[in-house]
Amino acid sequence: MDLEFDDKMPIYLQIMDRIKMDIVTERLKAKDKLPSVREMAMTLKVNPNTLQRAYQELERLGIVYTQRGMGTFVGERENMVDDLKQEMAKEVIHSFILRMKGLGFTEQEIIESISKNIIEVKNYV
Amino acid sequence: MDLEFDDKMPIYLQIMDRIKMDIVTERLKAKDKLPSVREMAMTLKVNPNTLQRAYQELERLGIVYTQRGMGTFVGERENMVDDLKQEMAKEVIHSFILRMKGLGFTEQEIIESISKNIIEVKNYV
DNA sequence: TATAGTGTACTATTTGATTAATACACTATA
DNA sequence: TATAGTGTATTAATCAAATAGTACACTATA
Repeated sequence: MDLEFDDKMPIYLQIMDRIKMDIVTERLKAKDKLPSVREMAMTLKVNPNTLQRAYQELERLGIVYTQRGMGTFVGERENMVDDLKQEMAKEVIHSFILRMKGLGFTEQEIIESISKNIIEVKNYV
Repeated sequence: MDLEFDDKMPIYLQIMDRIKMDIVTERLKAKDKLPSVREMAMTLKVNPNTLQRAYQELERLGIVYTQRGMGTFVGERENMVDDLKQEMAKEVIHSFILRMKGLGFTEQEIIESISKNIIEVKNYV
C-alpha cells in the first residue's frame, strides 16, 4: 500500500474526501473535468475500480456528474461549494468538540487548546 | 450490526478508544478490573474474539495488564492517565486544525467556530 | 476437591474492500 | 471512418475484520 492512505478507513472514502476538499477550496471549480478513473488510479497507485467507486459515490451525492465517453466533472449546482463547505465543517467541528469533552476537557480548555496549538499546524498542502 | 459502532472503522479500535476514554476520565481507575471479554462482548453485542483483540492491543500498549484466570485490569503506571490524556488530545487537536485549514478556514475562523458551536454539543455520556 | 469465572488458542466461515484482468458503449477528433 | 480516451460492467481472487464454535489453562472460592 502506498504511504498515501490511512489503512483505518476505506481508500475510496479517502479519495472522495480529498476531492471534496479540492472542490471546497476551489482547486477544482464547477464544470472542471476530473482526471479519468484510469489516470487518477495510476497517480494514486490504486485500482481503477476503487476510483470508479469513489466517482460513483460522489455522483450519487450530487457533487460530480459524468458524461459517458467524456469524463467526470465538478457539479454546477448553485451554492454547492458553500453548502459542502458548511456541511463538512459542521461535522468536523462537532466531532472535535464531542471528543474533547469526552476526554474531560472543559469548554474553556477546549477553546484555549485551539489558540495554543493553531500556529504549529502546517497548512494543508 | 448494533447501532453502537461506526462501520467505517474496525470495532476493536472503537472499543479500545472507548476504554481509553474511560481511563482518561477516571470512570476507570488504576487497578480497576475491566469486564471480562465474554461479559463485555455480551453487553456490546459483538464476538468475544473482537474483545479479546481489543484487550490484547491495550495490553501491548501498556494501558492494561492481565492476570491469567483473574481478569484484565487498568494499568498502574505513574502519570499514565495524564500522559494518555495529553497524547489523545494532541492527536485530536492536531487533526482538527489540519482538517479545518484543509477546508480553507483561516486561523481566526477556526477559533471562532469553536466558540460559536461549543454550547450546542452535548456532553459525552 | 469441584466449580465457576477468567484469559487464551484454534479452526472455519462470512463479509466488505481491494485488486486484477477483460470487455463493452459512447464521444471527440484526426 | 478509424482511433484514442472516456465511463461502465463483469467475474475472479485476495485480504483483513468479524463472527462462530469449541477447547484448554489458570485462579479463587464454596
